Amino acid sequence: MPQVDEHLIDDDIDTSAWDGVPIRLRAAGLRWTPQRRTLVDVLREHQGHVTATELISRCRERDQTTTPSTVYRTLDVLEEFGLVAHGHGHDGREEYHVLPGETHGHLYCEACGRQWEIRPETGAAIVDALAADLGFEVDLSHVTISGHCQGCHD
Amino acid sequence: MPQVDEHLIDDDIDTSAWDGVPIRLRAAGLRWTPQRRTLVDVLREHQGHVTATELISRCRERDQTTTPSTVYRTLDVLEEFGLVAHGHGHDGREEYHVLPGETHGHLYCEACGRQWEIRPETGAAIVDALAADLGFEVDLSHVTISGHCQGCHD
DNA sequence: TTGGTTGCAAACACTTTGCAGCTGA
DNA sequence: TCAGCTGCAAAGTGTTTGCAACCAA
Repeated sequence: MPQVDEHLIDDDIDTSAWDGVPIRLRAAGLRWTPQRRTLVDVLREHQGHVTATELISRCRERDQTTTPSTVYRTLDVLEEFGLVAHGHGHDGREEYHVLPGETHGHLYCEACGRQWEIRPETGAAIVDALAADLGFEVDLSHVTISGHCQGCHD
Repeated sequence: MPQVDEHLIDDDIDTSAWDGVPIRLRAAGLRWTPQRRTLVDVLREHQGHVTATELISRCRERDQTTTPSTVYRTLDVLEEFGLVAHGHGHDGREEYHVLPGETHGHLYCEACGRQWEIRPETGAAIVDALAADLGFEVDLSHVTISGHCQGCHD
């Protein structure tokens, strides 16, 4: 298991949030099953955003018996615990934001397909601008803005 | 037909763009059919954004015989003419932007479901902020930000 | 006439649901 | 033991496609 004290630029995410999941589930009268463990293992390495479909196939890589319905149902449970949040990505599929505690938005590059996080300050600027506009209260974690990244529009 | 010289705050859209459609289609060797007329009639009154599903049912109101496949196919054609542009809305369905010439983004209220246009100045602020952030070039017409409108978060 | 179009039906991809049987606590 | 979970299969969305018949130009 890697040390957490590495100097990671944009990675102050509390990965250990997942460690408490078994306990939290049981405390709520729910169960910790192999299938849920598989999904959580996959989620651990997917900070940011993933489509349900991708999660399903990643789970399948680890455990052939993984079933879509189980994944969807488990994601619902994890969402109630605030560990993931779902929205819709640029391609219109269910997309899950992992550990949405840090509410940042995403930028999607239509050319290279990569995604980028909107920095907190920039996100705040957007939130403020829209609040001033129509008194709109933005849910930043649901924001995915598409366009072209620096490398692709030069 | 309403006069165009009314003082409409955010409505300098050239609705007459639709008038040339039959001619443009024919000039391209395509046909002007009753079904296409129905769809264009529906689109005329839908500046902004609509889901494909909504367009289909609106068309059905006017002409019982409208078929989904025809609507989708016609939308493809209209997209090639730059009269609509498709993306994906907050709920993940195909969403069409009508007359995308005026590139503004949208705000979607998760509480009441209404949509609002982001004012040009505000949109420009967002574009600038993201350009400054990562050199990202935003395609504003594809932006739909969700949250709560003033009336719903008070 | 004839090639673009249409409607139908079937195929698709993704997500949800019902239910009998299994299993973690 | 026994609720919660799982897998399967079937149903449900919304979108796409193949094809024979149709019709605008």
